[in-house]
Amino acid sequence: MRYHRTDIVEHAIGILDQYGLADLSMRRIAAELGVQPSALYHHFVNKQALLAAVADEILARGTRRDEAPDVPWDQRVLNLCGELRNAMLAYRDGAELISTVHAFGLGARVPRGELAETIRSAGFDDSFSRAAATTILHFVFGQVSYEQLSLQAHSDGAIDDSIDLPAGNATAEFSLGLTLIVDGIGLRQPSYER
Amino acid sequence: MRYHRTDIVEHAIGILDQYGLADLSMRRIAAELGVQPSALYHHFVNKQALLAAVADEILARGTRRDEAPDVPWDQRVLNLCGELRNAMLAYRDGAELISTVHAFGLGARVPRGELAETIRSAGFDDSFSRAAATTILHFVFGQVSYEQLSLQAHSDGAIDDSIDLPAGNATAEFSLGLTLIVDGIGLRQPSYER
DNA sequence: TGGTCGGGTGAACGGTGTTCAGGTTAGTGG
DNA sequence: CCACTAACCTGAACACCGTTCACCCGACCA
Repeated sequence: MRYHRTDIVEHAIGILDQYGLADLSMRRIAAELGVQPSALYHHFVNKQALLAAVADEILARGTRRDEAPDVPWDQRVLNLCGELRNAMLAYRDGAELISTVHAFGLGARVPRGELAETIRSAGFDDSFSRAAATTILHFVFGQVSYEQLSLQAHSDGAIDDSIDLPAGNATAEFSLGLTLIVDGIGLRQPSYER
Repeated sequence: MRYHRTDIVEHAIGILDQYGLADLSMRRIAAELGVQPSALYHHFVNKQALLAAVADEILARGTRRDEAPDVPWDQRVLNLCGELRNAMLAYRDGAELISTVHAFGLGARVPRGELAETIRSAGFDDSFSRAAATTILHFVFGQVSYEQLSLQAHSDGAIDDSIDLPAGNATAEFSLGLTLIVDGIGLRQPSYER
């Protein structure tokens, strides 16, 4: 059997979801495909490149492009981030994978541009909009990675669940934190009505 | 020569600062000390534990406990986070190290408690204060890790510096993002005067 | 003088990403 | 139908990694 990039990415996603990011090794992917590890390097220069492709595929599956932009800017930011969060939560270690890839400057499907553009459309200048989008993304990645980590630690029974875990509803806490930032942005808007 | 925990941590910090987190291996620390790798396991059960000790030492060197809390809550949050940022920036890959350790639930010196307490002191309830502190920390870790990464990529000459890097003043951008969150928190405060 | 204990040895186990020279197979043009 | 090219893959090796284990030594204390 001979494989293409897409086959490899698909298998990699399967391994990721079943065994986690730590077990997503080149050797394991190769073994799962019945192929030598070196074969993978004909499709990806790097493990990083492979991971980037996996991250992009996960985001592509979980987010829809061209979501109706005819809602208020703040609502649209909430929508974009909610979608991003859901996409990351859909696969084991998805958040850690996607934020790692993003930190390396690779994954192209993180909606940084859409966020910045949305904020800009509310009347903010370019540089502020980009900075605000960055702030939001850092929060989303951090929060969702942590959320997913606790989720898994909890399901592994590895953690004393009486302590440390916030009240429970992670979605609520995500949306609270995000709202704090969005409100802070809104405050900067001259024409913002409170 | 025989070593103690503190000697090992100190050498580890030296390696970290000179060669980066990726090259901070047990074998390398041992070699640098003229000792077998296995010797390190008499002082730390894990590499994780060693890293946690390193992270705590870096934070201990860069932050002062009992900073005057008699300033307005929002100013104090800014101070705490600024101190945290400086501590992380003081050593190569400091931000990545400290946020990794924190993600593993290990480093005890991250001022999570101080932040939550400060916010609580402004009249917010417990659960909100903890959530807000978490939001802030996720932002700080993400922002400073990114900042330090670009800084180093730039100094390695590895990156096309015409693109992607925001206007320049990372400190300003950090403080902008942080202010957005703090302002958002303030908005929730019934007696907040704008 | 004997015992314990903190610290260290040396070798091994089972992994990891990556490289390289060479082999095979699929598909296309003549 | 045949030849050729390009894509795909092999097998072995390189240089690392964290961790474990049985054993050893030297200082200190009773």
